[in-house]
Amino acid sequence: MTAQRRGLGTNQEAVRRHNLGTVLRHVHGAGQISRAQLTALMGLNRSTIADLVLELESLGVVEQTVPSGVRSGAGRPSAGVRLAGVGPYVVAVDLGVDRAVVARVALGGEVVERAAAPIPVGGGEAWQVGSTVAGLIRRVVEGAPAAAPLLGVGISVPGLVRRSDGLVRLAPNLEWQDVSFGAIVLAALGVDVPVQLANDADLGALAEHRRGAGVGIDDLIYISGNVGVGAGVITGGVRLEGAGGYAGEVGHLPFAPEGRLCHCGNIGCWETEVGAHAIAAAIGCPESDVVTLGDVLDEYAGPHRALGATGKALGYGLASIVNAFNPRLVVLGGYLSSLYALVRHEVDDALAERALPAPLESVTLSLPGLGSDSVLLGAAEIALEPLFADPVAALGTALVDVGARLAG
Amino acid sequence: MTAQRRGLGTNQEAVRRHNLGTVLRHVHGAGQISRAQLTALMGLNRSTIADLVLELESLGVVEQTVPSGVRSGAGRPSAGVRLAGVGPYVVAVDLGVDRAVVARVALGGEVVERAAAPIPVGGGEAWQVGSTVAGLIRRVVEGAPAAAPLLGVGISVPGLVRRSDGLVRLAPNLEWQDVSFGAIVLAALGVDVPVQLANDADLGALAEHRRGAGVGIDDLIYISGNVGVGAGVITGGVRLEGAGGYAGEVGHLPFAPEGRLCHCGNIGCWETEVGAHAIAAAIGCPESDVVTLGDVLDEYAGPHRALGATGKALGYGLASIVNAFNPRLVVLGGYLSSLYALVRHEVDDALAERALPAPLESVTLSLPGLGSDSVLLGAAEIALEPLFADPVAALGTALVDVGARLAG
DNA sequence: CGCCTTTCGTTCACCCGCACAACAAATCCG
DNA sequence: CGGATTTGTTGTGCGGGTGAACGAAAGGCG
Repeated sequence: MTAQRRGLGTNQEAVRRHNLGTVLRHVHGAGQISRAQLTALMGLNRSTIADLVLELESLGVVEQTVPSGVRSGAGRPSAGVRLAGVGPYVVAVDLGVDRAVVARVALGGEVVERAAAPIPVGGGEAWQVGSTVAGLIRRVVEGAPAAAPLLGVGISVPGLVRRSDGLVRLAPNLEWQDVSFGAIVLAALGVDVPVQLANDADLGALAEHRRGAGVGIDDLIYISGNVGVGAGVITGGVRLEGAGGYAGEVGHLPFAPEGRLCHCGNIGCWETEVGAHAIAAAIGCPESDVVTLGDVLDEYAGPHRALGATGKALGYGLASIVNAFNPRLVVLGGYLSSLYALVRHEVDDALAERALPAPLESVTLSLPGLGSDSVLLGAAEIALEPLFADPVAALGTALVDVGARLAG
Repeated sequence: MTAQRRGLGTNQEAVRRHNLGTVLRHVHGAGQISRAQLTALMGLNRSTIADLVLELESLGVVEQTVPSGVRSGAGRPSAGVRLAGVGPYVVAVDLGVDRAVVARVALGGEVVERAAAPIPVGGGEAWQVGSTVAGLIRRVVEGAPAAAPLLGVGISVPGLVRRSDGLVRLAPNLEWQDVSFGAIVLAALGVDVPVQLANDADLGALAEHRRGAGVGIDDLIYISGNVGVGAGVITGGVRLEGAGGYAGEVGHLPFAPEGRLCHCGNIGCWETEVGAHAIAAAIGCPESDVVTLGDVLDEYAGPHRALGATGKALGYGLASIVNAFNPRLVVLGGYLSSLYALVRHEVDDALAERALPAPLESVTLSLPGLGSDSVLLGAAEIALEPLFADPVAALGTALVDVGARLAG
């Protein structure tokens, strides 16, 4: 990955950076990998890999293990490389519409500790939410080894996030507009660590691509059903961001010009058919339960007919998305995974009916491979990104002894 | 550009390749550039740039010039680097629905020679078209200096092209399905050169990004109006291809569920509103002139009202595209540029009405900076791509003395 | 059970390619 | 005309990946 900044030349420091980062990326992805595999994957010399691993070991991010018992043919067994026991970690924040989930995530993607708290419906003031989140962060960071460096915080937001500076331009369900949530959380924490913000669907896509149902698939879309509907797009193995970072707003694709009024001001947006409010209305679920629609759907035992039209609408909308982006995989996240389990047939049929044959033949619908943690783990991934871009620099600026610093 | 193949390591040969290619890319883009500018742009040392330029000079692709007369401040004037007089070239083919345009294009993007021929309406047999194209290629190559190497052929196709092998999966207006047009042209030519095929809108986007209205803009969309309607997407400076290469098929986004039947089998696709047939019907233009709708529109003097609804439909569709891809620039190509000139106001208004505020605020609509040559020049660009990825290898395998070889 | 084969780790010499410093050259400016 | 500025040129240095040689650790086979 890491396309070099276009137009720039490459010097040898950049080579070292890139190779160190790539080794680390592989270890992060596989958890445990042999040096022999690394040479094969990266196409570098044995001795080079040895040196790279040695440097990462001296940085305290990986450990070498004696050859694992698992054998594979003849020859001397290769030394293993795995993540260090007390290695760097990040804090991931999944800001939902009704609650915030915060986790300490180790390099490697394991959720070591997690905490959650409700958010007042309608979001509440941003500084209030920021204070809640800061409290959760303190809690999950508390138990971390003092020697372990904190690399940064990744925050998922259910709304439009400007990529240049992480400003939350619009989060309808939190009733936020132009909120600098990263700064708010940092202020509440009282420390200065790198903070990355991004849209929830984008992060769901990233996580499913790196560690979920989309491993090895370079073109995938994650559709997030989370009151509103949005899409995160991975194309060519890279996040599709768009000029401002707002790409993937598929909730307002036109669907039924004679349909319902959407909160965006138009009529018949896709979201008015497959959004949480629409589905709640279809199955007679009270407004107050809309934010937990996934759970409601999981326990739904009403007439199948009530959801048939919704399934069809989902499939039709997916057809547009498949035509426009030509993904190999579409992951249905949030309550859409629950919905898909109920009306799979209608969705598949509607998709097949409206999508063009060529993009249709290579696409698969699937449930998230990471369950309901896709978005949370995606937040961890963006926080880890600087580490892969330049391990030495990222570890150099990382915060150690975080527990003590946050005590105040 | 040239993201390294992900997961791979970088060795020093790759560094040299990348740097040579990047220098060449800059010369290709600017036509004439000083070594001092190259050092600034690429962030490399003066001596390194000098060496790179020297190597490119010895490869015969660039020439160094005495400092140009144009001065800029104090200091010793920097030596210029420009394209070699007898440098490498490519053949670009723009396969339209009614005619094929073929050009010999030099490194630097200049069309040195061009030729065109009509194609029977409905496409005709692929081998027939291939033979026509081969004849045009012979004609434009004839005048090339014998010493100049031919790097390859780039072909634009108005349809879905599979990116893995260049197979034309579907070209509705040529009535082709699963045609291996690259192989057909090569067979008709009787020589073996690298051939690249791609969708016309994708190539329009590429050309406008590299040499047209979108220079310096990393997120843009080119909408091609060419009987059907398609989009080519550049995102993050890279072509959005999708899993199979079919990304950008926006012609069949749903628009009016109660609308007209589309040839794809659905009802009310966007294309049924803004496609050439729909516009022709709206202005009372005979079916036979549909393929030259752009010219018809340029001379259109009928009532403005007849096109108002079409303009609105165009704007609404663009809003969906802006929401989904968040481009900074949308270039309206083909007959859409003529249409836009007539109903700019309706289009702008409709776009502003339906697009979300955040992506809307940074987007601009524009006409092609390359006129009607966008697609043709895009075909040249893909044929040049291997040269930038690895100048030494590309020139090593390039064909010289092509005129003589093609004589038979 | 011993030996061969295979695969991998380790070491060291090598080389490629970029950086850097020093000096010369060319231009602008006061 | 001389200093300041910017660039070209040259030679040296160094980082870092390569490759060969050798030893080590396994499996396989007679």
